[in-house]
Amino acid sequence: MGQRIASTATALSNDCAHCNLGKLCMPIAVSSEELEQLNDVIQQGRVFDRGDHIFYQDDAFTSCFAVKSGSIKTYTVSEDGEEQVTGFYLPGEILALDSVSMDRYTSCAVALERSSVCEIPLEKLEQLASVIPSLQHHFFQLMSQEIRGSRELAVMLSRNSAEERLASMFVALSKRNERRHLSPYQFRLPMARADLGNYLGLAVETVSRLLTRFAKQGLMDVRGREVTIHDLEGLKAVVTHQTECRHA
Amino acid sequence: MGQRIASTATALSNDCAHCNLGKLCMPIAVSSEELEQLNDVIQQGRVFDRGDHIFYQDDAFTSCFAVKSGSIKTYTVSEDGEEQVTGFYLPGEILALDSVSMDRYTSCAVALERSSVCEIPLEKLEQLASVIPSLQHHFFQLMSQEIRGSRELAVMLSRNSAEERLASMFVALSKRNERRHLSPYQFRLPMARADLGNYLGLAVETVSRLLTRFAKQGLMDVRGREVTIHDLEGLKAVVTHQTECRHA
DNA sequence: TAAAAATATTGACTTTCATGAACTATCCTT
DNA sequence: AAGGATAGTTCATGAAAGTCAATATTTTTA
Repeated sequence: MGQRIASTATALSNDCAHCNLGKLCMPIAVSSEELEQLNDVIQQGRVFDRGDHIFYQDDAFTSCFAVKSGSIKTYTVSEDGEEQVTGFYLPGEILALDSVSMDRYTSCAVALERSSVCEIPLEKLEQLASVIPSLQHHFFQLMSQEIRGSRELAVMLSRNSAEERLASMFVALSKRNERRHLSPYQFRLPMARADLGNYLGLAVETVSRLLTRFAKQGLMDVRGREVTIHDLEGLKAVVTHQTECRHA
Repeated sequence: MGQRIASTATALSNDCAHCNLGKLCMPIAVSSEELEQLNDVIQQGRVFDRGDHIFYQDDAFTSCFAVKSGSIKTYTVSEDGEEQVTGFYLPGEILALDSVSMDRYTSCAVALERSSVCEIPLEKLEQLASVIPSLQHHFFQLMSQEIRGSRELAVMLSRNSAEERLASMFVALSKRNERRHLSPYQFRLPMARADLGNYLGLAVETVSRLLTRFAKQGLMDVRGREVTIHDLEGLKAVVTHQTECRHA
């Protein structure tokens, strides 16, 4: 495990126009000529096996990456060797936007399962973006969404109890699955409990305990990696309710 | 307190070229012609008194804002009326980058003291950015930095103890003052203890107790709003050390 | 400048969750 | 299919930080 070199594209659809993600990552209205230019810039669907790294922290930054299939985990390693999980990326989501202003990647990215990933060389993208205003606009939007997302995460982590954090994580995963037109009630958990805990600032034991509690409450079930959400509204209530209860 | 309309520009320097911030917010190498275009887009230095709002959550989004002088706090209000502080902005820093992909502002912004703020209408900026590649590049950089910043904040808030969070906040404030060529050891705290606590996910009482502890340890002093940092290296050590101690 | 209001500090008590240890289940490998 | 390795769960305990309550200080207003 841990190869950096991946097999070359086996992509059935090897351009953005025919991508099965249907513009989830590049939902821009561009002419076919512009789309051709975009395809010229974006390297389609390199495949990574579980444990393969897309990039390492401190590698020279050149490109962002769009996840086409599978799932990717990003993490940093501190001086003392501690791993800190910084994000999970599902199909249609874009990696390394936080490294755009750096000359090196600020985190490692590793495939959690066999995954396919499109490469977006930033220099070329910037060139193209100044010619196609809608592409520039789209990238501003993407980055702004990313800012909002991590800001919300920060608030969530600073304010919420372990229970609320975990519930919120599953609500988010459910939403992201729905966005991909998959079931928001049943899906495979791409990451280990330890990764979840690390990401949410919780001990693995706490994650376990809470999953058991959620099951007893009839909210959701995780058997191994198979997630079943029985009561999505109930889960959402866990996320927000606590705050109200404090004042009730 | 709480006027939205601010007095008109009293700016001594009413263009970016002569701004006393010296390209802290727009550090781009542009020709004088381009600079003229930029000045055409950016509304210089509207003044807001303490308590005045620059914008409110759910107002129609039109512009980002660069802080020229003073200090701004952003916060959200939840359904149950709870206030959540989401950021503090000092001169040279840019507000509302997280709202770029929305049609409404995602937070309120209020002046913590008499402050001057430049307005950057996003639509015009995007138009200009597609003509001036270095401006586009600069905005990508700015937004990427913002992503990295809030991601780091999220990790900090999820991993670190109360003590580490507060120390880290003061180290950050010190750095931001240094960036502005002010003393990193002595400055005025722009926000109340309650705001600090709210932002860091701590009770006000905890903030107080820790400030007392830091003073006893000879690390720093806060008398009212006047901050004196006696041992910056010591403060930095507080931020990182705990992690090592856990494993030592 | 004094009174009132808003902020900040300190202390006692309680809750939450991390820690460490022990145990169980699941996944790979041969 | 057996065995080891990895991953997940459960339990007892203690430290960290929140809450409530009282007091002190600073700032604002009249």
